[in-house]
Amino acid sequence: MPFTVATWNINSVRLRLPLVTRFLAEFQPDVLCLQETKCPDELFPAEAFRAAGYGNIAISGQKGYHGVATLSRRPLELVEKRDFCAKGDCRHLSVKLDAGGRKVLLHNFYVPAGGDEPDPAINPKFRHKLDFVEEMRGIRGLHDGESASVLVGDLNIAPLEADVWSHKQLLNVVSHTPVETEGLESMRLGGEWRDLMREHTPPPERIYTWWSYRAQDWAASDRGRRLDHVWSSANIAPDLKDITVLREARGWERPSDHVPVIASFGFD
DNA sequence: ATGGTAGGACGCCTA
Repeated sequence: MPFTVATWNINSVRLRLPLVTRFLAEFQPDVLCLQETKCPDELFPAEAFRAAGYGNIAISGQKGYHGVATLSRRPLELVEKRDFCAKGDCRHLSVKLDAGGRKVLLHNFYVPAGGDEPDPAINPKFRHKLDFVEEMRGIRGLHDGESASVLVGDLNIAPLEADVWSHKQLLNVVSHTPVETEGLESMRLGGEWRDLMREHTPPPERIYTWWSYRAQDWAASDRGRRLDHVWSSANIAPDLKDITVLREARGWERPSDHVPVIASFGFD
């Protein structure tokens, strides 16, 4: 029985509710992890998702900024909403669910973007981003015989050269600076996480999940970055059957600047 | 080399 997990930075769940319900109807993932919901919990459009078949919902939202939500067709159990850097930001939640006989601990992350100036000494937002990734080291790809871990979300870092349109031109641009890319890769390897998008599509093939709103023609210039990620513990990585980056969603009406990534697992 | 757009809330901060 297949198990599919999607992740999508939606940039306002209320404004883009029609896009989310369209996505759920067309692709029917078992679970969808949203980031940047920008919605307090009491205003979250849970009823619309329940009507679409996604009645199992965990949310961590706040007014105006950030916010994550995990929607599921299968029952889920909230494990934790962790307050990284003790700022009170809603940037993480984890749930446990049954994925066709396997137990999965699923983390949903929204890592700080980090501002424009890539110097932690003068830019507190960049300092916060580096501190956040450092604290993420506490989240490991735990697994045993019957349970596995999956980590998805907008990590706001494009770690590999093939994750950006121009490695050279972005080396000093926040999201692709060496201190960030090395920090994220070190955290991933230290936590024994596997980068499933890159196991499915190795470099040098380019993968982008985000294109700036500021481009005149995002598709023609195609100056994208891979900011959204799907990681897993080692014991479920061999069960990955497919990963799809839904590039077409960037061209939908009033789109998010990020597109969904859908991972499919099969347990034989 | 620079500035370009979008969302939330209605100033201007964040991305």
